[in-house]
Amino acid sequence: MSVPLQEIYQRLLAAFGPQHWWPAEFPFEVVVGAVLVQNTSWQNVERAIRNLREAGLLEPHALAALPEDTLQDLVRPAGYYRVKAKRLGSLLRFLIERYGGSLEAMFRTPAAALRGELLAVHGIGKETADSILLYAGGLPVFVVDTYTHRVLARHGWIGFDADYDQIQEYFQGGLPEDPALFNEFHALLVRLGKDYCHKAQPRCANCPLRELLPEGGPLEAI
DNA sequence: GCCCAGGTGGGTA
DNA sequence: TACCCACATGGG
Repeated sequence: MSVPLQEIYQRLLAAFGPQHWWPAEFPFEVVVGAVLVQNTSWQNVERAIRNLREAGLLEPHALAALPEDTLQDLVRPAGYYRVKAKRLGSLLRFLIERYGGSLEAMFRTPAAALRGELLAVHGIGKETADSILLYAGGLPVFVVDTYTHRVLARHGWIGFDADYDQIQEYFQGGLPEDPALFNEFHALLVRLGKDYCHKAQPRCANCPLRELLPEGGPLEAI
């Protein structure tokens, strides 16, 4: 079954309206949030971001100059705080050493090359790199997350074993190359996931995509 | 108490 | 490549 992308998008937008992502004031906050949100609820990330903002540390050089244990304490509410302090550190070192701490300079690098550079940073995987490219840089890169995978798989539009690159290709190959569209679409899929596509308990009865469900309801839960 | 959340990297076969 | 595991806080 081919993925009815336009249908999905229209239904989600009609059901939920614009999601106004990314929930951040400026690009550097997106970059920090992209690391902190790894396998973590956004609510916990907000506490960590608030700590950094109130300490006046939402700026690359200031954050990079912080002792690691201090950074750990500030990001603790986001969970995995030792891991994430280290990952923020490696990303900040990359940003400062390669681009003088300027995101503007960083985003002058062509998207494909920049993606490769980000993926080479320890702790930056595909979703984090793509979130930075799309939501901080405004580049036309589709972000794939667990909700995206789950929603598509439960409807039979992809196999449960589909990987990141395959799913990303479904979207990038089937939609106009429009950052605003990629932004909204991904945000809507996350909204759908939170409200209706929980891991253990699919609540498909009132899901905005219920008319697109395969015969017999959602497929095996993942 | 249990399960879950807007992942990633390391280890082993 | 394909699994398995550690990492951790806060909400339901």
